[in-house]
Amino acid sequence: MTNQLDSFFGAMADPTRRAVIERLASGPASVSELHAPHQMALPTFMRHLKVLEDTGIVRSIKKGRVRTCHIEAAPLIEAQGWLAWQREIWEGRLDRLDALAHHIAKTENGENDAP
Amino acid sequence: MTNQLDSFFGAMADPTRRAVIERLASGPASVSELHAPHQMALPTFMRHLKVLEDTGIVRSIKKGRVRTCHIEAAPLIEAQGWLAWQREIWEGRLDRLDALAHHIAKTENGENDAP
DNA sequence: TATTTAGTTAGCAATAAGACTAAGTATCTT
DNA sequence: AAGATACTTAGTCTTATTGCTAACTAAATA
Repeated sequence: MTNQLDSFFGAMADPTRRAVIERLASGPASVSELHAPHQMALPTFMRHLKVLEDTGIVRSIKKGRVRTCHIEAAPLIEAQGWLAWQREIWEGRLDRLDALAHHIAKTENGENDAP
Repeated sequence: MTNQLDSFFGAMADPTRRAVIERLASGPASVSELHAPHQMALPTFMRHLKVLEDTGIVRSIKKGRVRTCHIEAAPLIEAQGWLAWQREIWEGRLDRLDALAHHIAKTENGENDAP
């Protein structure tokens, strides 16, 4: 994947990884604690964690044999910003979309999905 | 992919698809118009478009031989909401994270990446 | 010191994702 | 009617993702 947003959205596309984020949002946790609610094998789970770390969404610190993970704010904020930006742009155009819809309704014959 | 957010984030993880959203944010466009700035073959591009449509991010109407696409707001709003929600939760905990950071700094010996 | 605990590494199998070419269909345009 | 235009469909290939098991290391604990 190329940039920050690619890897961020890619990371968030998996339910296991989103669940980890949801858990970490309410405070740091060890790998075992994060793994507990998930049925998959630990190594599989670790790989999800690695995806989150590589993307910079999660940071971790190992003390003794325990690795503690926590959220890093920046990537989520960036993604939220991108979405907000898109929304601003298209909401400024909603009037035009509306006009298009009316135009189509009047000219008839429009299809809504693949024929 | 399981739910709405899975498919939304999955869809947004690709730069071509994000570019399409960025283009459509400023107004509807035909398949050819959307395809023009991208180097890939049309069928490949169409598949990206299909991903966006399947996810409900884009809607299209075919009139004659031209298919016109436009953005559907709901999925972006939902994703933005999820991100905002996570952020609210963890921002309410930033004091704790800060405390953790200080604690770690004091107890030393913490590592920051895979050993 | 022996065992358990917590995480790590390595390697494999199945599926999904992304890109291509080639060929087809339905509309315009001339 | 013939040709160009705007998609569509079908089929193949390569790489990435997601899951597994087995075996390993380092740090507690009994």
